[in-house]
Order: sequence, then C-alpha cells, then structure tokens
Amino acid sequence: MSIRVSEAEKNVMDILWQESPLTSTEVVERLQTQDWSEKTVKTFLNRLVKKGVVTFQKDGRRYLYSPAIERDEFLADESESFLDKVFKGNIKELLATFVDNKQLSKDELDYLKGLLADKESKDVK
Amino acid sequence: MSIRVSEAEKNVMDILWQESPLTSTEVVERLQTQDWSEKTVKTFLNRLVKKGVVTFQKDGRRYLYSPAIERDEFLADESESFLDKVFKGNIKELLATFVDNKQLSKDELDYLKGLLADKESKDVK
DNA sequence: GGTTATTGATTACAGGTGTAATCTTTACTG
DNA sequence: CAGTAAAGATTACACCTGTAATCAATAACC
Repeated sequence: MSIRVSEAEKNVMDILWQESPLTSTEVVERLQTQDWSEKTVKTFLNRLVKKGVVTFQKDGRRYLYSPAIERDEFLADESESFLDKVFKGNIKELLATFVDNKQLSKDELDYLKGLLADKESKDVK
Repeated sequence: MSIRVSEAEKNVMDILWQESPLTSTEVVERLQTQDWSEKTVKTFLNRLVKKGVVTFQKDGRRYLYSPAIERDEFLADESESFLDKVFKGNIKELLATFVDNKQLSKDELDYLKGLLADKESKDVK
C-alpha cells in the first residue's frame, strides 16, 4: 500500500523536505517556479494533510506545516512501485535502461562504482 | 511530452509487447491474472487505440491489435520522467536508492558491474 | 434469409487530480 | 470595538482512471 501523493503534490513535499516547518505563504514563495496560484498550493497542502503525509502546528491564525513522512522512505517506496509497475520487478532491466540511456558522466560512473564496491565489501553473503 | 499510458493500461501493453497481433479475446485470455472483466480489457484497448499507442487491422468483424510504440522507447521515456519527477533529475540519488534499498543478488551485482565495464570501454570521452 | 452471438462503440459512474474561486473565521488596525 | 485582510475550509469543475454495462453492427449458424 504505497503512499498516495500526486505529481503536483510531490513538489510541495520537496519544499517541506528542504525546510520545515513553513507557513503556507512560505511554501507558496518557494514554489515560484511552478506558476501556481496561491490557492492551488493551499489546496495541495490541505490534501496532503488529509492524506496524512503532512502535519501542522497552529500558530495563531496560521499553520506551520511539516512533512509527516521521511523523504528516504518515500523515495524507496516510489522506487519499488516504479520497478514493479514499469519493469515488472526486473531490476536488471531497470538498471540497464538507466545506465545505457542516460549519458552517465565520469563522475556519475565513478560514484556508482563506489556504491558497488561498498556494497560488496559489506555484504559478505 | 511523455506518452500517457495509465497503470492498468500498461498491463495490456505488456501483453502486446510479448506477442502481437492479438485479438481482444486473446488479450483477455493472457490477462487472466488480473481479474478484469472482458469489458474492462476492451475499454483499455479502445483507450490505447485512441491514445495512439496501439493500432489494429480489421479481420472480418474483429480487430488484430498491435503496439504502435516500441517497448524500449517507452521504458526509456517512463524512466526519464520518473527520474525527473521523483528524484528531480538526480541520477546518483536514484541509483543509490536502487542499489542500497534493494537486496541486489550477486548475480545482479555482477550484471551491473558488467554494464559499467562495458560502458567504460565504449565511452572514450 | 432471419436469428443469434460476438465484437467493437458508446455510455456510466465514482474517485483522484489539476487548478482555482468563494466562504468563513479571526487576528490585527485604526 | 468595528472593519478589514489574511488564512484555512469548503466548493467547483473538467479531465483521467478503474471498472464495467449497454448499444449497435455484423459474421455465422440453422
């Protein structure tokens, strides 16, 4: 039962993961790039609260919003579900698609090799 | 402008990518696992045709359906858009999530290392 | 050739999403 | 203290999606 956060709502989550708590006005400010009306952003905050993935504390007449779920956990969830839905769980194919299709820079390649080396030294299995 | 295929519709595409052309009845048969009514599957075929990702030739009163897009192209598209939407384009973070979070088997690890080695020998850049 | 069974087309309908506008409450301002 | 402005709550509305049922056309059977 993966967490249900829509595309547009994800942008709001990203803001809150960067910094929190924030008032709705502050969230709106940090979302200038998307050109959403302030009303739209407020709708998203509302929906996110209802979905239980954002919380708030009252501060007078306004709310201070914070994420109620961990970014890492969320990414892991989304990744898992993407793998299942698009690649039917075939992680080799997924990795091949990303490694082949994206022009990986030398930096990124090295990083990935680092990940693997790391993994190998830890997993004795 | 990524290709717009919904979750449920993807299952139909997968069938057609495995084998085509197929009649609607054959598609329904191959989707036993999902327990969808035959009507539902037909709706999906219809929508996919309207979306331009499936085509058909008439064969008497019935249609023979085939995919109108390549699976590889589709996967690349979906992957790109997943990377952007969920990881905001940060491929290192994406790879780290998959490599860390999934228990990669020795086989899968080796495969990935192979991919990288391959990549390295080709990309002289 | 008329009836039937099947296939595709059209219609249905609730819940989610993008995108707001309007309503209501309440903290501040004069 | 009355009025206003700002914040959150409620309502709106069209399009997409999941999930079918019904309608219409036509190939096949008797």
